[in-house]
Amino acid sequence: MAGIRERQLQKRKQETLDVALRLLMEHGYANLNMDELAEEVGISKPTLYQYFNSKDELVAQAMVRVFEKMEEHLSELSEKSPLEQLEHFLRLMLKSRSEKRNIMAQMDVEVMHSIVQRYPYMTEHLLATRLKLGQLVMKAQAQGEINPAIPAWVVVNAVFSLQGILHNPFMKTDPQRSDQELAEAIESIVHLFKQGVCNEIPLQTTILN
Amino acid sequence: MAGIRERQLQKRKQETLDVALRLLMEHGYANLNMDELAEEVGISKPTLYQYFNSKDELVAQAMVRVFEKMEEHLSELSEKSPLEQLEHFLRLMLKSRSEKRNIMAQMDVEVMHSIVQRYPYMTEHLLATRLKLGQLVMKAQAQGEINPAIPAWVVVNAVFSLQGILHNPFMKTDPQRSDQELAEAIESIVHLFKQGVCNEIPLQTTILN
Amino acid sequence: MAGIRERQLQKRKQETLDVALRLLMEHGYANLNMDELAEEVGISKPTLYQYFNSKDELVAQAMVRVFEKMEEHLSELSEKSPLEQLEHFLRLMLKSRSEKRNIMAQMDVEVMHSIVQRYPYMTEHLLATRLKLGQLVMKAQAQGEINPAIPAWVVVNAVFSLQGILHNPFMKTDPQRSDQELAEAIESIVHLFKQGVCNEIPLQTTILN
Amino acid sequence: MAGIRERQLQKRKQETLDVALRLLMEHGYANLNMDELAEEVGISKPTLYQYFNSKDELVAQAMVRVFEKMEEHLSELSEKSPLEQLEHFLRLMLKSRSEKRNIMAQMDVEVMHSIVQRYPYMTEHLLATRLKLGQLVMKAQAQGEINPAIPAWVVVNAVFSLQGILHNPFMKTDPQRSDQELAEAIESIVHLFKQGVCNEIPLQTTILN
DNA sequence: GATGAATGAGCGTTCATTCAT
DNA sequence: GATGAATGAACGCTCATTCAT
Repeated sequence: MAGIRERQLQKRKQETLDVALRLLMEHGYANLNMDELAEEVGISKPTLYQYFNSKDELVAQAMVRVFEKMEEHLSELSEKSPLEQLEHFLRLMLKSRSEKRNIMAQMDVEVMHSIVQRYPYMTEHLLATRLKLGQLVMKAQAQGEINPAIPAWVVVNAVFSLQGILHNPFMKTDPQRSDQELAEAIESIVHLFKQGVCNEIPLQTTILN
Repeated sequence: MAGIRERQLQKRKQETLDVALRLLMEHGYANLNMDELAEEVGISKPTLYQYFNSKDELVAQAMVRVFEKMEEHLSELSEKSPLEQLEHFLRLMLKSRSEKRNIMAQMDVEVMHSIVQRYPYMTEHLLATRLKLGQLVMKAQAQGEINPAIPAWVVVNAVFSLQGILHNPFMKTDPQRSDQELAEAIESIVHLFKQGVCNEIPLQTTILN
Repeated sequence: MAGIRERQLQKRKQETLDVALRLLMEHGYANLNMDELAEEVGISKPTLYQYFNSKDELVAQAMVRVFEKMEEHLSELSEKSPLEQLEHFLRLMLKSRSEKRNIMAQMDVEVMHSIVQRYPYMTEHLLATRLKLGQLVMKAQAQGEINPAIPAWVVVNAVFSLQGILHNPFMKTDPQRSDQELAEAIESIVHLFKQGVCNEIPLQTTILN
Repeated sequence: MAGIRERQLQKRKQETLDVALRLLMEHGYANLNMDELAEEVGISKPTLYQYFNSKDELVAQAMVRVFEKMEEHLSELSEKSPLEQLEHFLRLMLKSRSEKRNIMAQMDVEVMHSIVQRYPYMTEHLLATRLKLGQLVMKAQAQGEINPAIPAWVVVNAVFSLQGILHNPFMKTDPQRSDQELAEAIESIVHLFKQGVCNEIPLQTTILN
């Protein structure tokens, strides 16, 4: 069997995706160019195009990989309570973001949209992940962990958007945050999320008492 | 004064910036091209370059415009309490976002950084706005409206990042939200923010009671 | 009579030509741009185009002015011997070159050619100047001042080309020459010219003796 | 070795440089455009940019090529006397000029300067060639072949500038010179050079005798 | 008569993608 | 199967020239 070859190929492909993800994080979609990628991986451009039919497909597969990882993480947490799972998930994303290991932020909305439209299997993964998170949210709402007045999709998106706090476009000029500061920030964000979505607390009253 | 000509010019320039902002939102920085912009505004490319010395300067001015609007909004609220001001500001940003009138989210981190570096007056506006918000946050913390344990910059960035909830890269595939839904979402987000940053509420206890 | 207006116009035109000549010397034809010229002269571009129908016509007229000056210089010398006149002319050109007051060198051969073709009155001046110099050369040859074996046109061109010694494209990297050095160089070049074109001297023999 | 591919590439690159040199001569730097060049060579523009990183680098390499040829020529003559070497060199340059195979004259001083500054290896070649010629001149002066009163750099530049006699900007209108005429002109120029720089001959006296 | 404002045409450069070996 | 070499299509930008006031 040519299984050994096949496996090597898969390994190369995987490695390529990993490098692509790194470059996407470092420079964003627009600045990811196929020449640089091929060179960085150590293969030629035609080979790259044998692995992936186009830049967008490559990016789509890279994203799929990210979604897969997310789903893996979600599965590993299944014994906890829904809110705990969401918290844990958020914490994971924040950590990978603080270590610059997260593309999401870099992805241009329009680019993502156009890619999603053209690569249906990506949509599947995307929707699957959103669905799982959405179900978690609704379970949490049913159990009284999360305020049922908040639309589930808002909570799901909040999980993704809150990452932006760590590196938003307006921060680069700031002094670099120390690891210590980042760790504290992560805790604050997680706290903010939990307290923000938790079951109705009569805000004014609570504070004034 | 023959300011009629001058005024028309300023109007055209303004219109150009507006269209540029729209295109930036719709296609992102990388896909904003000067030909398209010129055509869309109804002027020729050289004219565009008479108005703005380069694409980056154009974008910088567009961003400055956004910051100016933000600062205006902030000034108009000065009689309210710090937290109320922040809430109002967040609400404004969410509204303009829900009407697709906000670039921020679309801006690639790298691109922003490079532009900010080259157009110092943009940095000024950026820092000024952040400073104002930061001071508001700290005042709110001093007055017990906001949890002083959360770093001020985290709260400031939260104000910007929470907008992402309305249009994040993973939502485009969803069915379009109705105006009704969006309005509700905005309220949820504002609530989430306020409750999330408010002074320490022993979370678990509150929920369990 | 509107003569006063007319005179002012001519003065403005003249001034424009002078500035154009300066810019031509400083940046060459390709880098002479009409915006810069207009601004430097202190008039608007449309006005510039009222004075001169096109960039090339402007350059043509500037060149004509140069030729006129040359011819003036030549006329002023008419009482001297032919060779003395040539020497004096060469010296003048070298001086204006050493003071960066000479376009000739900067003019691209092709550009000149295309301009010459389109503006016949320039050809006239060009040919007139060349003719005068050619006649001088031939007179000098008839009088035994210049070696009659050298084609007259070679001598004429030599007068122009020898200027290049002072600023040729390969010299910019050199240390700047002091005024003293330049003055010496000019004398050397004049000497080189005179000795080079003078009546046959059996070279080898002369040296060896 | 599969050097056949490699060799074809080098040939193409070489051909490109050759065509570039021709176009530089025919139209000058400013009018050398990459589209035309690519088409003339029979390759696409991106290919051109794979060969050379920029227009300026291309021109720099073309110039370097010319300097290399000059240096080769100089090396081949090492057994002759210094003045003979200079003469031979001048003759070679005149010949290649009369066959339109020489850029030098066309190069705008400003353009050259900017290119030289940016491509240090070009400066090296330029200085090396000038140095060699300068040393030849000084040797000739030491041996009494060349007038030691003339600064060496003036003689070196004369070698370059005298070429201009064959095609100076004011000649294009002339009737084309026949090959015969050109050959004679070359001899005259060489003679002019030798006699011009040779050891002091009391000019007036010699002529009058 | 003078000008602020506008433009057609072109140039240098880049990038995702494919051909030929 | 892997690659060096090639390319179509854009894009940011500039400049001589003209329109409208």
